[in-house]
Amino acid sequence: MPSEQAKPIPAPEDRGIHEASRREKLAKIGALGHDPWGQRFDGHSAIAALQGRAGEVKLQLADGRTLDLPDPKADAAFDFRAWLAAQGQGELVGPKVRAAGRIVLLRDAGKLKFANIRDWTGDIQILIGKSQVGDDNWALAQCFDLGDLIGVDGTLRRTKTGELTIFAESLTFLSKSIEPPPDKHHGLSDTEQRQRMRYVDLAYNEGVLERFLKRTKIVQSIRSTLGGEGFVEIEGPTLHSVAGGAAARPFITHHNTLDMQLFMRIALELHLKRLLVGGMERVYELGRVYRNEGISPRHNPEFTMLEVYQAYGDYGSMMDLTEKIIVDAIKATGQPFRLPWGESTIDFTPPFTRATYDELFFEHTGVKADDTAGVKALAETIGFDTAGKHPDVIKSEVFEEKVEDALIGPVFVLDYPASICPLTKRKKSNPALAERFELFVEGMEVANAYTELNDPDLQEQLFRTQLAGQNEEDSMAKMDHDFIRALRHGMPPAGGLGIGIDRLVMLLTNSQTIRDVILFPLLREEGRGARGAGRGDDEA
RNA sequence: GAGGCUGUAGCUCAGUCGGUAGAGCAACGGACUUUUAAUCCGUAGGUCUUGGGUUCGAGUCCCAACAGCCUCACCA
Repeated sequence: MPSEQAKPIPAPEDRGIHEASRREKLAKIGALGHDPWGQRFDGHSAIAALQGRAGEVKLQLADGRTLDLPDPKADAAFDFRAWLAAQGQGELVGPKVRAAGRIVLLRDAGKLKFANIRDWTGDIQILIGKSQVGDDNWALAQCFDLGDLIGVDGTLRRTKTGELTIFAESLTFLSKSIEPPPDKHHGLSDTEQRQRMRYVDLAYNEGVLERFLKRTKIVQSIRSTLGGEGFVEIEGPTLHSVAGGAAARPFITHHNTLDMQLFMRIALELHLKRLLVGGMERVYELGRVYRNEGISPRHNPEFTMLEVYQAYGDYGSMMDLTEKIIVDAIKATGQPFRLPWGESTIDFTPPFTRATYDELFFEHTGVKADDTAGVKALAETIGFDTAGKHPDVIKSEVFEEKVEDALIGPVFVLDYPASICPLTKRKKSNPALAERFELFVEGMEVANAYTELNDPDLQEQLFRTQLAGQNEEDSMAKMDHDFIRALRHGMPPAGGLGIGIDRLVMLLTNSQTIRDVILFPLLREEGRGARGAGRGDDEA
């Protein structure tokens, strides 16, 4: 099947004036005896660390005294130049430093060149003076373009305007960028390009790298919280012979040697529960699941899921754990509990609100949840078809329509109608209710937890009922007989929890679309347009 | 899968009523040893996503395709 991974790179003669000029400089760097693709470069400091050393920059006066500098950034009106002049004869001194990074701004000022370089901790200005760095370094600096990676050795000082600057003494070329960077102020704005060329988005768009590093911190924090609570992380199979544990359509794949149809996993649940049977009393997996469903600002076909199971616990244990996971994650990112969300704010200050399904139903609809006729009437007012539906199903549809969007939260919704949660244990005190909670924030379901069903006969029966209700297309979700066999060996009563990691990261990074927290979200193939080769051949 | 919006220089964007393509940044040449979205002078850069159609004439109007975004559905 013909397919293109990306727009083909044009022939060298067609690549335009920008690349041509960069290639000329590339050649010149080589001619000057430097490696345009660089070598190992040790001993450089993170740029943020250099900014932290600003206090080491001093004014050395002619009379031998050394003065600390005021912070020129503390007051916008402060005139560093005038302050320097007022101190009399002297020169600025500072530590020897080495830094490496990408050139993001470049300015010529006669026999001086200013560049701002960026690493993954921050930006810093460097000053290259012809007479200060010598002819060889100066010739090399003439080959710099925006986007190039360079190393600098020099002293950390301030310019006359007070800007913390590395005064270069020698330069090391680390790598050429053949492509021109996007607009130096606006970066890339086209959503499609930002996602396809995430490397450009990360390198040049403000806050993007920071956001993804924050995601990493959140995930690390979750592992650390769970480890601290005595949970062990495992790695279950991602290729399943039966796609179970959730109601979703799987991706289908195939093993050649075994000649066997396989499904990409849609959930982590069934294997984690097998491990409960095996004696792993506190166990979790944090990993990718795949669902062959539509794409939206809150859905990507592959996403990251956390599932946690605790032997001898119940949904209450999971609720406390959920809150701790989130609170710890916010702390780990160094943020306050009140987080910005678009134009508004989400307050994650613990404890989170806990309310029952029925209470919230009444609060947001004005109809008592046990008023079956009233709920049905309300559903019909909304325009739902209620004919032949179980009262709890009608109630659930109304809840999703009227209540969920109003749950700004964070709020734990407890005790769902049992008939819409067949795989959950019922409350001892009220069998009409299931021991289940979901955590909602900004109308978005972030976590879902149950007191898990461990009766193998009941589980099998419910599987069969569930499968009987599915149409032909979904019937590929077959009974997982081995899972039933596992339960027959005795699974401890347990609490189980699932958290959508991408959605949690969205909330903690003020990202309104899931694609902003997934490095490489799924996109259609590039270059399949009308001019694309092969279009039409593979349509049939 | 359905509907709506969008696609113009490497990037960010203008483009009026249908009349022959514009700016800023980036690039190239020049000036400048403390600039900072540097500034100043000059030069070059276009298959207006693609393919049809209407028209004397289409970036602009119509149809289709492709891609992205939004809403809805499936789903978490």
